[in-house]
Amino acid sequence: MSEFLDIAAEKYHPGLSVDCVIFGFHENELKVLLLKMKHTSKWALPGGFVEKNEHIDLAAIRVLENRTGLKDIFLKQFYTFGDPDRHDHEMDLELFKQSGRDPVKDHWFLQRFITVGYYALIEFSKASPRPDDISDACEWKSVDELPDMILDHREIADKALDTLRFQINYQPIGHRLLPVKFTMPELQKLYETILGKELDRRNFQRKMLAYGILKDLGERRKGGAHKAPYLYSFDVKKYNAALKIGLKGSW
Amino acid sequence: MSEFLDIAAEKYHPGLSVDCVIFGFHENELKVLLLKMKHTSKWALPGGFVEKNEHIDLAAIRVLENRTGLKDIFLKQFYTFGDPDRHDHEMDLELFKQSGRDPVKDHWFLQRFITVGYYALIEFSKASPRPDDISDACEWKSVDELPDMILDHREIADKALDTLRFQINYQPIGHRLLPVKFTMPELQKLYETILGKELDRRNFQRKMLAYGILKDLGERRKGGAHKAPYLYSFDVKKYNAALKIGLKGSW
DNA sequence: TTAAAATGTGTATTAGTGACACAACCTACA
DNA sequence: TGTAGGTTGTGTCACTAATACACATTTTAA
Repeated sequence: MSEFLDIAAEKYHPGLSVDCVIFGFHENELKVLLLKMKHTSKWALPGGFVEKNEHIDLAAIRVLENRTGLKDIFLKQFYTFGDPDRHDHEMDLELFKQSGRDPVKDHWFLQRFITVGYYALIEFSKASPRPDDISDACEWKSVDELPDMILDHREIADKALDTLRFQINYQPIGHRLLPVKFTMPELQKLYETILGKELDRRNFQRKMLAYGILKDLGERRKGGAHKAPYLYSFDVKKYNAALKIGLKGSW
Repeated sequence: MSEFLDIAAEKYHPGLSVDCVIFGFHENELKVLLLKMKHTSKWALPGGFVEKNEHIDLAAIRVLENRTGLKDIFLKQFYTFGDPDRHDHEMDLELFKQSGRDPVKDHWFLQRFITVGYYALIEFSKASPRPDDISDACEWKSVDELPDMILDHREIADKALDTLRFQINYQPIGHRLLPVKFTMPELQKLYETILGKELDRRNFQRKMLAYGILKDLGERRKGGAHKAPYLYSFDVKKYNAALKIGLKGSW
C-alpha cells in the first residue's frame, strides 16, 4: 500500500476509478462478489484505478480478472458516479496511517474521485474469488442481503441491479450466468430473482421455447429429490440474434 | 482561452469533461444542438469541465444553461467515454497556439481526457442557442444529417440517440420535447423520428389514448392546410406514474 | 406403498397488435 | 362557389400474445 501511494500519482489517471458489480447465480440466488476491507467490518465492490493511458474498459477487465481468475468476462459499463461527496475523507486518512505515513496535503490519493461503474455476469462455479491488497476476504453475497458497504458502493450495486433488470431482454443474462447445461426451472429462478417476482411455470416455459433460442439436450438432471427435469443449452447464434432486436415480451 | 489555460489546473478536475447531446424537436425533425468550432469547419457537442468539488451532473447543467438559456432542463447521464485515444493531440496543440502560447509539457489541458455523456430533452422553441468561447456558432442540426464533428463526438451523439430509442417507454420524451399543447400527428411524428420507422396512424392513436396519459383539450389547431386536428396535453401525474412501470408495448 | 413435491404438457379466456376502410374536414385553386 | 387533394377522426376484423388454470408423471422419503 505504501509503495502504491508513491507511484500512484505518476501511474494512474487522477481522480478516476472503476468499480465492478460482479453477478453470479448459485443455489437459486443472485449473488454479488464483495471484498471485506481490512481493519473495518465493511465490504466493498472490487475496484481499481485507471492507468494514464489505459482504456477505462480495460481497467475494469483488469479488476475482474484479478478478482475472479477468469478471462473473457461479459462486462458492461452502466453508470458513472460523480458526487464530490462520495469519497470518505476519514477513511482515506485512515488508510494513509495504516501504511505508516503521514497524510500529505494534496496527495493524489486524497483528492476527490469519480468512479465508473461496470457490471459483469459470470458463471458462478468457474470463479476463484481472491482478495486484493486492501481486503482480507472475497466472498459472494446475496443481493437480497447485502452487508454494510463503504462509500456509495451500496448505491452502485443497487443501480447495477436496476440496470440488469431493465436490460433483461437485451443482454445474454441466462447464457452468462448459468452453466452450459441447465434446466428450465433453473432458468426461471434466474429470471424471477432478477425481476424480483414470481412467474408462472407453464407460461414461462412456453415463452422461452417460443423464442427458439434453447436447445433441448434430451438428457435429464438426475439425483434431484424429485422428477428429473430436462437439460437445455442456449443456441448461442439464435440467442444473440434474438437479443439484438430484444426478446419481446413483458415480464 | 489563454486565461482559461492558466486557471484550469487549479479550478477543474483533471482529465475529466462532460458533453451534452441536446435534443429538440422542430418541423417534424429531431435535432441536436451543436457548436461550430473556431478556426475549423468541424462541429462539437456543447461540453465543459468539471470543477474540483462539483457534482458531474451540475457541470452538465451549467453547460446546458449556458448554451440554451434555459433552467430546469431534463437531463440524463448515459455513458462515459474513456478511450485513451479519444483526444486529438493535434487539435489541443492548435488551441494552445491560437491562445498565443507555447505548448507546455504535461499541461493540464494536454493530458488524456475522460468524458461523461449526458442527453437533454428541451422544448425547441424556448431555447436561445449561444456559442461558447471556443465556438463561433450554435445551431440545431437534424440527427439525420449531422455535420463533421470533432473527436468522438459523432459516436457520442449516436450513442445518445440509441439510448433515447431504448428508453422511449421509460422517459418523458413527449412531455419534454413537445410544447404544452400538441396534436396527435405531432406526437406520432416524434415517435417515428426517434424510432426511425413509420407507425400506423390509427393504431398509434388507439394505443396512446389507452395509456390514459393524455388530456384532450377539446380545442383544435387552426390555420393548417387541412382538417384541424385536436390538441392534447400530457396529464403529467398519470404520465409519470405510467413511465415508472414503463409504457408497455412494442413499437 | 404411499405421500409430498416438483416437473411435463395442455386449454380456455382475455387483452393487445397489425392491417385496413370510410367518413369528415380544411384549404387552395379553378 | 364548388370541387379536388390531402389530412384527420373513428371503427372493424383477424391474428397473436398474455393470463389463469388442471391434470398426469416422476422421484424420493417415510
